[in-house]
Amino acid sequence: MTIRVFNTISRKKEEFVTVQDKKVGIYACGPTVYDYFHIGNARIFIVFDVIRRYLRYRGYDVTFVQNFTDIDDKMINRANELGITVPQLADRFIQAYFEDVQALGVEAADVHPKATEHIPEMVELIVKLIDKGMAYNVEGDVYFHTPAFPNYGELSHQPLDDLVSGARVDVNEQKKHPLDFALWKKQKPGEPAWDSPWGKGRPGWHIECSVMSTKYLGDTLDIHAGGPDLIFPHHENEKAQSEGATGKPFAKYWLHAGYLNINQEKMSKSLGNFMTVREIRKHVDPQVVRFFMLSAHYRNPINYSPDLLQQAQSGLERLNNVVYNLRDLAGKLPADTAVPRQEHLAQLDEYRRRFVEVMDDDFNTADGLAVLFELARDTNAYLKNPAPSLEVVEKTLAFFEEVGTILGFFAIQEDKELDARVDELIAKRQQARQEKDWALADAIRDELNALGIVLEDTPQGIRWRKK
RNA sequence: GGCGACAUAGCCAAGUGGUAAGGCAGAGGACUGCAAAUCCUUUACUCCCCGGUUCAAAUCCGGGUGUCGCCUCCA
Repeated sequence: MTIRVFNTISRKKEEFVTVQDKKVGIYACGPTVYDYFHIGNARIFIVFDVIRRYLRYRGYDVTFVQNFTDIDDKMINRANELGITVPQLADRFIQAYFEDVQALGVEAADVHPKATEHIPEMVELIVKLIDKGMAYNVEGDVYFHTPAFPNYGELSHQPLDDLVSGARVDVNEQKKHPLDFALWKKQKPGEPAWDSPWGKGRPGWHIECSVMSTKYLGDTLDIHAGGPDLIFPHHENEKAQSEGATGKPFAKYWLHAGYLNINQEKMSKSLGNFMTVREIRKHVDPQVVRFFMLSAHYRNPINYSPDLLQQAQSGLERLNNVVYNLRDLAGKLPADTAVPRQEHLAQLDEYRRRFVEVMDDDFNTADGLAVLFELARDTNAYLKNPAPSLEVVEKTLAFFEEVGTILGFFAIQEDKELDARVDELIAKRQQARQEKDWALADAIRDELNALGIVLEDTPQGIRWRKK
């Protein structure tokens, strides 16, 4: 079985073949750390986190690199607004990034390079491009000359001329071509700057990714990922720079997710219609946000609304419930004797096969979740059996946990203090119930409910879970 | 102007040639001291519209309508 991925550059699903056998290098464009990220950004982080985890699950040795852009106009402006330095600003929002992303269940990258820590390599690359006649220096500003790269426009499927005719007015008269873009920007008064052969200045946006990706992953990346609005100009420019310098393909597969919309409109910082994860997670379980993102195919646009999040929450609870139930039973059931169970175990293998099959097809998490819902229904029905098999319970649970490592769900959260308190109250309620003191029993149940604890009576005894 | 995506039940959403997955919400039933959870049944004679190809199309082709996006910083 092979994995198929949709490649932006060919606009087709292609068979996934890595540069080196069983190894995958992924570079994902990360955030500019001048603010909290919004849920549109979160979609990207979550989607590529799952893709990374899935490839690992399928036996690949995955190296995942995601940068932090910690120097650019936005960084400088925001630092000035807040009256702090650019590095201070970066530190603050890098920390916030890790907090928010962890809540969403997104793993840290293997490498999180920062632009400011790779300036010498960027200078080196720019020198190389100038030597090759693909870039030029105009009084301290260095530009990439787009016509010097024949395949320019290949990724965004726009010939250079079309890009020019559709382009909005560019007033920069230093450029030889309207689409030439900055590799190095001359220092303006008061701005952070680094030394270079062209004088003090700072790197342009695109060059950092060309440098940091190839430094950690080699000249040809297996996967270059990012948001759809990066296709042009960011990724087009990265590609031109990198291929212009190395003469080798920059990335085998370009993966871009769909937009996250709000009121049917793209959510973006510049439109001001965004909601930060920082804010949302005050009111909504971030796991729900994650589930919401995975409930549609990653390349389709999805619309955000509180109502949709509510729907997602109900769905996730259903899956969480079955996992809770399995864990509960796994600790209570006696060892199997002669319980027939082969049929159920075979069924489990079939569910696994289907899950892998749909995920292999361009990471169809929506279909993957559908498989889990079907298994959940089957499992719940099976658990009605007065004497379920421990082996079936354990193996089903193991399967949910197995896919949980891919999707980022079903992790165990322990809280011993809470456990003890809840157990105590449950014991009291059981006492009341035996005495048929329904009023007291219900009062205790309400008390637990206020603590966010839901009680469930089962044939195997009382079970509880967090809401 | 150029390029592209999408349009499937009340809502969300898979499905790219073989006769409509899954979830949420709703209704009815079972279970329960009452609940909760769960299970069963039920909700698209049909996939935006009009043509065409085909034995067969939600799926392919042509045309139309609508929504959104990229061509500028943005994930």
